[in-house]
Amino acid sequence: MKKFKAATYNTNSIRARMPIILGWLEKEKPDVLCLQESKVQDKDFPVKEFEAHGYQAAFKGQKSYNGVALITKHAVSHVETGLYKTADEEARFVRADISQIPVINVYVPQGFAPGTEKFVYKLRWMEDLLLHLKKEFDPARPLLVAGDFNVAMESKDVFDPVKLKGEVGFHPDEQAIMKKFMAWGLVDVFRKHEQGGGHYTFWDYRIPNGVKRNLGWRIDYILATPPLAERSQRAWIDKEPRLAEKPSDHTFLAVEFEM
DNA sequence: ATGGTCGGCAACCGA
Repeated sequence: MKKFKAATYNTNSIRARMPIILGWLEKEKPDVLCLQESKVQDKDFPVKEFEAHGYQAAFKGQKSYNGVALITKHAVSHVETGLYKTADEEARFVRADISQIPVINVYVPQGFAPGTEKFVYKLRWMEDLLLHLKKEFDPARPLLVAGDFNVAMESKDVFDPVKLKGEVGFHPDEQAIMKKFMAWGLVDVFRKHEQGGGHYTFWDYRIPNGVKRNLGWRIDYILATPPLAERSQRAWIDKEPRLAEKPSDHTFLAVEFEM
């Protein structure tokens, strides 16, 4: 039996978070790490730093905003960047095969607020991702879809479900699409291992002492099709990187499979 | 006590 460890982390600037990221790679030695909000153009991506730690990268970035990367110690094949394959699309999607497993890393649009164009764009992007999965993949075969979905699915995934109900990130229209992902054949692997609430991956910087008070959201996911999900041994949120000097507003979510 | 977040990147935008 071989282990396969996968993780996801919204960096909120990969350059600002390199010490945290490299430290976590050394600590956990994951097979693949999915990063979002790298906020760096491809020409400035820190390829060499990752290589010095034994990792390669498949990535798609842009200036200032968005940006996704797959970091892995294995060979990569079938790399694809972009959901729409247009030159001007936002850098929110990267896929590669790693150890024979197709891995998709997404940064779903944040959506700003219900009733706005940005919210419509978020819903459309999610629907288009679902269409892509249905067209390109089979839920009867291994597939990993990880990243920042910017949606909390259930009441136990946010600190105040009554107050937040209907707000961006905790809106029925967003949750309905998440349910469609699950209905197609994706399993929320963290939820498979932990049924309790209060386990968050994101804390808004603007809430004073949000981390200390645990006023967070669980909006980052590692989703897997059943043949892969049934092999997961454990899933955990690692809050230790939050103790660093300049933490991201998200933290690491990790899963270990026995292959 | 009369403020209160980050990062990018150069004035605000996005989260």
